[in-house]
Amino acid sequence: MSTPYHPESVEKTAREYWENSRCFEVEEDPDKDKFYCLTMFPYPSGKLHMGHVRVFTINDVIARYQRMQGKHVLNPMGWDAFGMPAENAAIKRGVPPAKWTYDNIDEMRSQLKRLGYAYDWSREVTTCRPEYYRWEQWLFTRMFEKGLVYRKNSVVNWDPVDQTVLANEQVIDGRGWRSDALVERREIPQWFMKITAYADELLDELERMPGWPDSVKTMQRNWIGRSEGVELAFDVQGEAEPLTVFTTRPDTLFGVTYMAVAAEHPLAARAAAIDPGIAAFIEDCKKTDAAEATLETMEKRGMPLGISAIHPLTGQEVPLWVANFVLMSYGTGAVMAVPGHDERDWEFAKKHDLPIVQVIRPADGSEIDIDAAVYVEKGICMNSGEYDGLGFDDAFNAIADHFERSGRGRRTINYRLRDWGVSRQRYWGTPIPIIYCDDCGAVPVPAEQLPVVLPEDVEFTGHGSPLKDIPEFIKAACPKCGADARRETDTFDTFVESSWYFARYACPDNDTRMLDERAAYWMPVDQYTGGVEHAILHLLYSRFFQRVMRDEGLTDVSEPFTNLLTQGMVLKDGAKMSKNKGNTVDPQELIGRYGADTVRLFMMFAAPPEQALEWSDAGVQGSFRFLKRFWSAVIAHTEQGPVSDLDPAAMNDAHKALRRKTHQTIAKISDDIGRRYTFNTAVAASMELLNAVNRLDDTSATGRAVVHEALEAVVLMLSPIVPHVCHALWQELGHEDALIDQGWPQVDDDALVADLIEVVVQVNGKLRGRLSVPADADNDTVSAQALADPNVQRFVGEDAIRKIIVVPGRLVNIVV
RNA sequence: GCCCGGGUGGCGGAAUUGGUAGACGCUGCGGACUUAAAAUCCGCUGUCCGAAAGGACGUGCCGGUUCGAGUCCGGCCCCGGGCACCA
Repeated sequence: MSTPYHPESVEKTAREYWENSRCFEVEEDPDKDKFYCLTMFPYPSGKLHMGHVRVFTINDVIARYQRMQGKHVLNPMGWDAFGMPAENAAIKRGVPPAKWTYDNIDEMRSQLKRLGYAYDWSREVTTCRPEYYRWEQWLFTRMFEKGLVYRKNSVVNWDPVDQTVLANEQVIDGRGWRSDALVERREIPQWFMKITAYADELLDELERMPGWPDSVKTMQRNWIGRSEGVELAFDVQGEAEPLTVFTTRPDTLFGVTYMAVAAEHPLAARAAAIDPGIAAFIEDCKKTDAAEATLETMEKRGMPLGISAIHPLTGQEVPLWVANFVLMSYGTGAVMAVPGHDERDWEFAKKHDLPIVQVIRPADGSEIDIDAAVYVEKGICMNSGEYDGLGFDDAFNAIADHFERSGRGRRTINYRLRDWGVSRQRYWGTPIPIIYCDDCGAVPVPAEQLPVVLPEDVEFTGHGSPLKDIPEFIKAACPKCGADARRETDTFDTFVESSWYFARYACPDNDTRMLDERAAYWMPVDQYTGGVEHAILHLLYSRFFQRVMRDEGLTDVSEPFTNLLTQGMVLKDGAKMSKNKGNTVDPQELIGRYGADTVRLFMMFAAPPEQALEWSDAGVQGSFRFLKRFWSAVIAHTEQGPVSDLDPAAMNDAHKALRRKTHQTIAKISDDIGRRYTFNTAVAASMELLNAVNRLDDTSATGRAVVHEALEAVVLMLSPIVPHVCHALWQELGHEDALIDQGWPQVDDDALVADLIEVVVQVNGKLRGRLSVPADADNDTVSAQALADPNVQRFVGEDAIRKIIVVPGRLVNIVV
C-alpha cells in the first residue's frame, strides 16, 4: 500500500468491492431482525445539492451502524419525479419534461453512487413511470367507490393574463411571476380526498409515537386543530335559510354584536346584486392570492350588507357584514363576532365603530375595561340573562343543551384540517383516472383499463396543460354506458406519489398488486430521515395514505414511520441553500478535490443533524486534514510490523490510560450514533482518541498492542461515516475479511476502571480548586480534602460553613 | 398574523438528568522543517486586570427559582422553517 492518502483510488477500490459483492441488496428473511432505513426521496432537480448530501449521509451512517449491530438493513433509493420544475424547464429550454427528468435521474444516480451510499439499487422506484403511478390511480378509484374522494369547488390563484393557474410560490406580492398581473382567487371544481375522515385517528395516534420529535407531533396536532364547539343557526331577515356558524365559545353568545360572511357567500352575492358598492368590494376581495399567510396578514376589511340576523337568544337584530378575512372554504363561510372576547373581532369593531359588550368577567373578581382592552380568557358569564354567574363549562353545556333541545344547533367537533385537494391543472403529473360522461357523470376508470398513461411526447407551450390539446388522450368511452366521454385532464398533486413510495420499495416489481407480502415483512419504516420542512404536509399525507391502504386490506400497518429524524437545512451565509435561491455549493466539485469521505465527514462533523448547518469551505479542508492524519497514524503503526496479543499484566499507567480512553470512546460513540444521533460528537470523540494515540510514543510490545486496539476501534467506529477510507485501513491493519461484514466494537468494562478521579471544589457556587481523589473515597474524606485546599481556605476564611454539598465523583460546594 | 424551532469565543459547535462553560475542529498569531513556497509538525488563541499565582466579567435582553442556571420558570428582542399549488 502506498503511503500518502489518495482518496480517489481508495474510494474506487471500496466502491468496487461493495458493488461486486452486492452486499447492500437484501431479500426478505424472517429469521433476521429487519431494519428499514429510509430518507425522503429526492426530486430529480438536476444535480445533487448539499441538502441531499447531508440527509443521505445521515441515513447512510444509521444504515451502516445498524448493519454492524447485526440488523438486516433495507436502504433503498428512488425518485419523486413528477413536479413543476420539469414544466418550467420545458418552457424555458424546450426540453420535454420526461426527457429532462430521466436525464436528471441518470446524473443524480451516478452522483449518489460516487458518494458510496449503501443503497439496494435493485429496488429503485421512479414515480413518473406508469408501473408506479398506476397503483395510486387504482387506489384513487377504490377510494372513489368508498366515498373517500369527492369533487367540489375550491379556490386557485388565477393569472388573468397568462390564463393559467399559479402555485403559491409563483405569486410574488400578489402578482404572477411571469405576467406581473394581479392574481385573482378563482373557484374551479377539483377532486378532494377525505383526510378529515381520519382526523381523530391521525391526532390520537400521535400520543403513541415516542419515536417522533415532540416538535413535529405538536405541529401536526395544531395543524389538525381539533376543537369542540357548537354549531348555531341565526335567522336572517328576509331569508328562508338560517345562517349557521361554529363557535368554541358559546358562553360568549350574548356578546355577539355583528356577524360576517365571506365575499363568496350567497348572502353577499345577493346584497351585491342590489348594491354596486358591495359588488365592487366583493370584486376587490378576490384580488388577492389564496395563501393563508396573505389572508392573515392583510388589512382586515369589511362592509355592512344592510341586512340583519336575529340573535337566537335575545331576538335582537345583529348587523351582517361581508369581510375579506372570512373564507368560504373554511367552515360555513360565516362567523359570529364577539368583539369583547375575541382579538380580531375587537379590532374590527374598534375600526368600524361597532358596539363592544362585556359578557365575561374574570373569575378572580378583578375589574376590566372591555373598551380599553379585549378579554379573551375564560371566566364567569355576565349580561347573559339566565346564564349569568356560570363558568365556562357550565355555560357551554347549558347553552349547547338549549340549542339541541330547540333543534337550532348542536354540539360538534371542528377541525382546522381540511380535506386534501389533489387536483392540479398541470401536465407533468399522474393523470387522475376519471372519465366524464354526459349521462353517467364522473366515472372512475376500471382497474383493467389502468394505468391511464401520461403521454410523454407533447408540445409544451406553457399556456395551460398540453393534455387539453391531445384529443386522443381526452377521447374515451364511458366505462358505464359506453357513450363518448371525456377524460379528466387534471393530474394529481405530487404529494400523492410521495405518500406511499416507502411501502412500494418492498415490492417495486409487482405488476399485479400495489403491495404484497414483502411489504408486510419490511413495513413499517424503522428510521425515516428528512427535512423538517416536511413536518406537516408530506408526513401527514403519508400517515393518511398508509391508513387508506390498511383499510383497503393491503397492509396491517397504520403508522408508516416508527422513528423520525428531521434534519436541518444547509445554509450558506445564513440563508437556505437550495435550487430556488441559487446559492448552492456543488458537491461534485468537492468530491473531485477531496473525495467522498471528506465531504461525508464534514457534513457529519459540522453540526448535529437536527440543526441548521452553516457551510464552511475551511471546515471541509479541516476534515480532509483529519483523514490524512488518520491515514498516516495507521500506516505509521503497521509499518512497525506485526503486533502481539495484549498482555494486561504488562500495562503501565500510560497504557492503562489509553486503553481506558479507547473503551470510554467506544461507549460514547455507541451512545452518540445509536441513541442520540449526534454524529458531530462521535467524530469529535474519534479525533480525541486518535490524538491520544499519537501522543503515546511507545514502541514496546504492550504499547503497540494498546495502540492497535485503539486504531481498530477508530476504524470500526468511523466506518459508517467515512466507509471508503476505513475499508482500506481495515485491510492495512491486517484483516482478510472486509470491514463491511464486521460487528460494532464492544466495551470492556474492566478497562474503564480508574483509580483516581478529579473533583472540583466550589465556594458559594464559584470554582475555587481541583482535587484528585481516590475513586472510592467517601463524602467526608472528599469534603475534608476540599477544605484543606489553600485557595479554598482563602475564600472560606473565617466565615462559618453553613452547608457542604458533595456530588459524588463531580464536585464539592462549600456554602458560607 | 398563527404554529414549530434556534440564539454560547473571531467562526462551526461541545457541555446527554440543574453540577468544571467553550470539548473537537476552523481561523488567526508565533515557532520548526524548506533556498523558497505548499504540505506537515509544535505552541498560543473568550474579554478585562495581573509579572505570576490568581481574580472580575461572560451563554440574545430583562426579571425570578436554587447552595449552584447555557440548562428550569415569567416577560421581551432577533433569526430560521411551515401555513395546505415549491418539493
